[in-house]
Amino acid sequence: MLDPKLLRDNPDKIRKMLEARAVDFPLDQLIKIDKERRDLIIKTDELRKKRNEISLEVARKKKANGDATKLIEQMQSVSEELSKLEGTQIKADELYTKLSLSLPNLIHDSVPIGRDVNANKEIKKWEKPPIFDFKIRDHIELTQSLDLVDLERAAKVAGARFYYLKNKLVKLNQSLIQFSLDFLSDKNYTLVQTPYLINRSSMEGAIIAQDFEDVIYKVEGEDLYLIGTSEHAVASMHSDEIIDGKNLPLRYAGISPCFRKEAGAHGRDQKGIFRVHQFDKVEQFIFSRPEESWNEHERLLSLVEEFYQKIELPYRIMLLSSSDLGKVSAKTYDLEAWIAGQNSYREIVSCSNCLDFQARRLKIRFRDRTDEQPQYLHTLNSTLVATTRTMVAIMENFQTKDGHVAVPKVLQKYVGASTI
RNA sequence: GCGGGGGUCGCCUAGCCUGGUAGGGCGUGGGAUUGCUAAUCCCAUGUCCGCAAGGACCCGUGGGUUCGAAUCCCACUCCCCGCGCCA
Repeated sequence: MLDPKLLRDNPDKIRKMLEARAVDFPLDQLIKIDKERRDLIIKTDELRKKRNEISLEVARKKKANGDATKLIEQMQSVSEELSKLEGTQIKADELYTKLSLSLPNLIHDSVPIGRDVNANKEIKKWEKPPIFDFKIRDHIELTQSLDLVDLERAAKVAGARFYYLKNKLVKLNQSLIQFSLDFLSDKNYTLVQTPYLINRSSMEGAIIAQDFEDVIYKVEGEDLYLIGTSEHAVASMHSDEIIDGKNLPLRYAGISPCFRKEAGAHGRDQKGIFRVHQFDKVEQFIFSRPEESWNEHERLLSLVEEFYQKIELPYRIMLLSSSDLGKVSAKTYDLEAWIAGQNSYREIVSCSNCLDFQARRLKIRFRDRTDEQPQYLHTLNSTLVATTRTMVAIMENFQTKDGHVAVPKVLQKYVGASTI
């Protein structure tokens, strides 16, 4: 949600953002309904004022044992008129809320403007892709020959894009989680394992409603949705709260499985475990002072880089362009790891500054003194590790001539082995 | 799941029975007084509309009754206590 003042004072800024994102949005309708809504507030407020005044007089008359019949008649007609106006006001409010909740976030000046992913900008590269002196296998072949994943039975039991992890891959999965948690504890993050199902209003605080159908699983007959990432659950953790400024920034390491429908991804990454309906993830989530959020954003990225350097995966950092940017984010870096079997870099981390967009939806504010006006804080999120994709990268880049996989040094103590 | 108790403007609390301007304390900020500190006193401290003056709203949420609801009625929700069921 954007600051409603922008609608009145600087709608062109919003118009430019919509254009850059190539999003079709009825901005003029929103501006009109905002005006109507405020006019109705003024009118109903006046009627309420009148009602309050008469009500006071009734009370006074009654106390003095006087006759208040005429006043009460007056009240009746005022109340009647008011309830009519309130009806139209509620309708205007509903439309206003619906529209303003589907308006995407502003875009930071440093974000490249572009029509598609080709406008994304490479910021840096770390390490060269490995060179192999043998014919390499992709992770699908590796997981089959080493008996690490069972896709057929998962399809039978749950459907396409599900999987059974087996043997040492289970341990590698756990090792990534364990290593991430240790890594972030050392940086003084608060570890938090979240609910995996959350209600609609919490979900709406973190994502835009029209995206629900595409990405979110709903529990039938309940107001519950499976989280697509712990970001959703951590963001709403502090909803409707005023946070003491001296506690900021709040840095959380969220851990949870993630559930995603992946609708509209038919044909892409069809095989293997690169794109799946369920995976484990350790997520960084920051509640920050507005003036600190851009520093926090860079800090998130630097921790991500440190992490992937430790597990020795070659990667590059991309700055997403306006059309590829998520609707709630003002600026996003992706870390793309080298995937040897595909001979390309693929996204495994996404690192975003959402400014006050989520905070407004979730009513998360802060202040330094209790006599001070609370103000919205900024929220940021970044993957630390999404286990399935990182395991794909490890398997394909660390494979050996004899068809096995070397375990990255920092993970060996967790896996309890140096090869798989 | 059943029975009982509860949710009040950052925190604590009064008001609810008997409907008629939501009061007090703490904390925080500012001011007054005082040689300093302490104590005391005064003001401010929820949201929205409005350039402002001002006004409206706010007692877990949503309905209802009423001229008028924190207060009465209904539903839902969350917390606490007891019972039941249970990995």
